[in-house]
Amino acid sequence: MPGLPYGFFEQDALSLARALIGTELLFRGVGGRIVETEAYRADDAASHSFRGPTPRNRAMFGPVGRAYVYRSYGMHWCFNVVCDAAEAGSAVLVRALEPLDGFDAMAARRGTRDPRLLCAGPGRLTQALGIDGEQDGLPVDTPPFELRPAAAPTAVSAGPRIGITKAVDAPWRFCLVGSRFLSRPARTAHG
DNA sequence: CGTTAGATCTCCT
DNA sequence: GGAGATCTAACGT
Repeated sequence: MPGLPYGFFEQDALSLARALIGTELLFRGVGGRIVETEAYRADDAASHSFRGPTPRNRAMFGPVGRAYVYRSYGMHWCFNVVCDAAEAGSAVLVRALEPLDGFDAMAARRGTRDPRLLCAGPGRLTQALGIDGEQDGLPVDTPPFELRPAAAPTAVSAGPRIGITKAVDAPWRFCLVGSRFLSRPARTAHG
C-alpha cells in the first residue's frame, strides 16, 4: 500500500498544512480525516517557537515528522506535526478531523455522540483520540500513530488563523472545502 | 443568535 | 502578575 510522499515532513509549514488536508490521522486506531490545519513558523510572531526553545516547545526544534503536543489554556492538549528541514521551529497544528475510526471510543471520551462535536477543534480532537503530553515528540507516522495518504485529491481553502492575537491576517489556516467538521466555518479573504 | 466567565498550565515581564 | 494556537455552560437578545 502506498505511503506518504518522500520528504513529506521536510517541506515548509505552509505546504505541509495544505498537504495534510485529506490525510487520515489515527492514534491507537482511533481518528479520522484531517479537515483543518494551521501553519506556524519560527519567524511567525504567533508561533510558540518565535522566541526560541523552551521546555514546552522543544519538540518543535527536534526532528521533523514528530508530534509537538502542548497544553493550551491549562487544560486542553493541542497536537502539531513538526516539519521543515530548512527552518527549525516549524509545525502544523491539526485543528479538526472528520471522525472515521473508533467512533464509540471518541464519543465516550468526549461525552457526546454528535459527530460534529467529536473532533472539531484542537482541544476536542486530542480529547477524542486520547492524545496528551505523553505523545510529545513521538513520530506521527508510526505506531501508536498512523498517517495515511489522502484517498483522493482534495480542494483546500486558505484563510486567517483562529484564536491568535499576533499575525492575525496571515492566511495560514487550511480547510477541506465543504467539510461539515470544521472548528469554525472557513472564511476566505473576500468573505 | 450573541457575549461572558471560568477552568488553571507554561512562559514572559 | 498577565497573556495565551481552548472549551463549556450560562445567560441575554
